[in-house]
Formats: sequence, structure tokens, C-alpha cells
Amino acid sequence: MVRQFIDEESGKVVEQSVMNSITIDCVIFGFDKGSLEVLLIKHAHGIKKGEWGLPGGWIKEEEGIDTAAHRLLRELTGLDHVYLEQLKAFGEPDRFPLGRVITIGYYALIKREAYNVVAGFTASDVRWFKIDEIPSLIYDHNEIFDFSLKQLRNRVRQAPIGFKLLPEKFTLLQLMQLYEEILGIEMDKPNFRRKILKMKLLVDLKEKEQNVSHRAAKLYKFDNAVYKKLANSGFNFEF
Amino acid sequence: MVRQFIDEESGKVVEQSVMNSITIDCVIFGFDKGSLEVLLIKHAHGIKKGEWGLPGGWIKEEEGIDTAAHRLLRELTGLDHVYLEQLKAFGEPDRFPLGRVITIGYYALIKREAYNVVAGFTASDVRWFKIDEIPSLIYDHNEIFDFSLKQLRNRVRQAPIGFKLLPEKFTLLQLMQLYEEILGIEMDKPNFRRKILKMKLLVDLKEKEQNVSHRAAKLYKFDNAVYKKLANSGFNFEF
DNA sequence: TCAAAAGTGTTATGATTACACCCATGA
DNA sequence: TCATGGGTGTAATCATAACACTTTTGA
Repeated sequence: MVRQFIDEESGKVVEQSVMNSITIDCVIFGFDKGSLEVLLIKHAHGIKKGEWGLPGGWIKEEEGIDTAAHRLLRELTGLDHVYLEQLKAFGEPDRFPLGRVITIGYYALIKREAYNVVAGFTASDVRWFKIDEIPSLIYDHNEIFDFSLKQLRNRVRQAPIGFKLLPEKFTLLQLMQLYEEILGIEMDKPNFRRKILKMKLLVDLKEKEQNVSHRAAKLYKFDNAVYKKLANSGFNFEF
Repeated sequence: MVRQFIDEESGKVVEQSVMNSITIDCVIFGFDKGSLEVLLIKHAHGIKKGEWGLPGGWIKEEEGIDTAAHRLLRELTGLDHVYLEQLKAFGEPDRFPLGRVITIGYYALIKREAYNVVAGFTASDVRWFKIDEIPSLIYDHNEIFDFSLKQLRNRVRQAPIGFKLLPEKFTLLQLMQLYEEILGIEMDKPNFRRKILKMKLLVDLKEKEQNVSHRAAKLYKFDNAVYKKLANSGFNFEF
């Protein structure tokens, strides 16, 4: 099967061979103003024109699947160098109406303020949706989204991937609210502070918030080097 | 693409259309005499004839992927109605030498004593290997195995899937040794007893071991109904 | 009676939880 | 001065880990 692509160097439309009957779909999570959100695109062409779905596409014949997922994200939304992890393959025989197509689901975590999302050339619209306001999506994309949320809730308890959703500099309350939002639970502020600080994963930046109408909070950043040391010597990230 | 299959009703060889460039491979775990083992097959045909690999095969055109994994397990090893869970898709472009093929990895947990493993018609040999004695496998099957072991170690801490590897009736020491073997750690017998019994997941069968040359241990079974109740109300299975 | 594993008891330590309460800042 | 969130303190409770010890059974 042959498909059209925008060549990333020349910017011209080129034709390339892709794998038949296998696609990639991607759930993109962002965190903004206390809400966990997902990026959806409105299809500009095809049988599902005008409907919302997950960004996705075909895998080139000579390209690995992780590479393909990164490329698709770049093409469809302008996002590059983001945290991306595979969920699993979805392959019910009737999931796609025009033939047998298996899709590999991915999820991405992005720092909202670092990116400006644009609609790629196959999308007519791109928008963030709160996770409890996801519309009815094309094909089995609601199932893929549900699975991705479960996976995120699981993974966030095992490794500090939550930080991928926050700005470089953040306050402890922002971090706590992120965990509350992802896990759908309420936490105790004093206890959360102590617990996260005891882990020694955060670096005190000796800076404070600016222009807030209450006592300014200290800013912290995540220390990836310390995390790697701790992760090797066995380490638990439960909340 | 068309492949040959043994029809499950008539027992005759039939031809059926399968999905092109996508396969399934399965890591089958069993537990015997204190050791965690994996079932491998020696290929009888093809370019990798005589080499060990994971059982696997093609997906029929009208068959879901989970269904395909169950069927393949049945065809290749005689195993039916086993616990089976998808790992993820493996799709490096060079993983398969004769063309671009993506594979979907699965892992199975089976009760060794309940099954008699046989070599299916494409395998010349089938054997259990201890997890620290896995030979060099075909394609990227060592990578798939490594991932499956990581996944098993993770999952076993989140849900009581370990029981799928034990006989219906087991002693607390057997259970503890299973966890020790899977997680690769040593545990304290008195503390393990108390912890697992406090969870209320085990039913005391009021029976004892027979013919052991030491004090006979009580036999227990896993109570799935209680587990489901506990799992709903939030529940932790850490060891 | 001995070995081997079953099974109980005890104590120190640390984590978790649930609060009360004071502090800093802009409106 | 008041609201808002920042930040500290404390005591009760619960979980974990380490290890000493008693019991049962067949060889």
C-alpha cells in the first residue's frame, strides 16, 4: 500500500510504501489549570470526516513502530521529543469497517506550556478535551482511551512519569493536584509534602512563585539523576 | 496470504487466509518444584528449523487477536483455557529476516499438573526451560521473553495472578516460594503467613498435606469471589 | 531422637493518617 | 483585615521486619 506524506526536509508531498492493515493511534495527555486533558483531532478526509478521534496513521515499510509513533505525532500535531510509551495492540476483527486493520495504541505525556499544537494536513481541527468530557470517538478509540487512562493511573504509581506533564518549575501543591487529578483521589497537603520531600527526588530551586495573591510557594524541579539511582536500588512510588 | 491449518472438528488440513506481516508469539510460564519455567518449541520447518523459539503463528483474517493467541496455544502445545494476557507489539523493522513482520507478544500462566504438553504439528520438540537457563532464541524472542518477565513481576504485585501457576490446593510455603521465585527475593515465613492470611483471600480447606516427612501443612485455595469484592474497594497486593 | 518444615509470639521501628495551627501576601 | 494557599507540629494507629521459640511428623 502506498500513501502520501509531507517530506520533512523539502516540505513536498511524496509517496511512500506503508504496512498494510496495521496502524498506530495515540492518546496525548496534557495537564492544564488542574485538569487532565486529551488531545483529539477532527478528521478532514475519509469515511469518518468531521468526527473526533485519536491522532494516528500508517507505519512506513522500513520504520520501527516507536519511530512511526513519534513521526505521526509530529505530523499530526506538531509535537516533537515527547514522552511516548506503547499501550498494546487492539485487534478485534470488526474494529475497522473497511477491512481488517489492527492498531497499536500509544500514549504521550506532554508539557502543555512548552508546545503549540497545530492541526496537521489530514486534520481539520485539533482540541484538548477534559478526560471526563471525551465525546464518542471513531472506531474503537474510546476503548483505547479507557485503556490508556488505566495504564496512566498504574504507571504513575510506579515511576515518576507525572512530572512529564508539569512545567520544569512547579510548586508542591501543583504536583499534589496533578496526582489527585490523575488518580481521582483527595490527598492531605501536609502529608503529601513530607512524603514527596522525603523521597529526595525534588530539587529546591531557591525561587518563589511571582504575583500570587497569597504566600508565594517555593519552586522545585524533578531530579532525574537521583531518580535513576533510587530506581536501581529498588524504590516505591506509591501515593 | 494463505496458510495451512488443522481443522479442529474434522482434524483435516485446511487452507485459510491469514493477516499478512503480523504474527503472535507467546511466553508460557509454569511453576514446578520451586522453579519458574518457560515453554519453548523447537521449529520443525522454515529457515529457523532446529532452533528454539517462542510458540507463535499467524492471525486468521476473521479472528480477533486474543482469540488467535488462544488458538495458537492450543495448536502448538495442546494447552486450552489458560490465563493469557497481551504484552505489547514488537515491531523493529529488522526483527524478522524475510520481510517486515510485526509480532504481538502474549504471556500465559498455567497450572503445570493440569496439562500434558504436546508438540503441535509445526514443532519438532517442546520443552520447559528454567527462566535463568533460556537459550539464545530466534528473531527477537529473547527480547520478548525479557519483557514478559518484567511484566509478570509487575503484575504479580498488583493482582493475584500468581495463583494461576499453582495447583488448586496449595500450602502457604508453596505460595511463598512462588513469590520468592518470581520476584527473585527472600521472604520471612512467619511474616508472609500473617500478611497473606490477613488479606482474607485464602480459604482454609480443612485438609492437610499427605505423606510428607515433617509436620503436614494445611491446604488452602484462592477465593476469587472475595478477591473481586476487595479489588473493587481498592486493594493492594504488594509483597 | 533427629531433621524438616509448620506454626505462634514478641518487640522495635517506621510509615500513614488525621488533624490543629501558624505564616506570608495581595486585594 | 480577610481570604487563600504555604508550611510546621504532633499523636494515634498500623504495617513491616527481624528473630526466638514451640509443635508435629516420618524416618
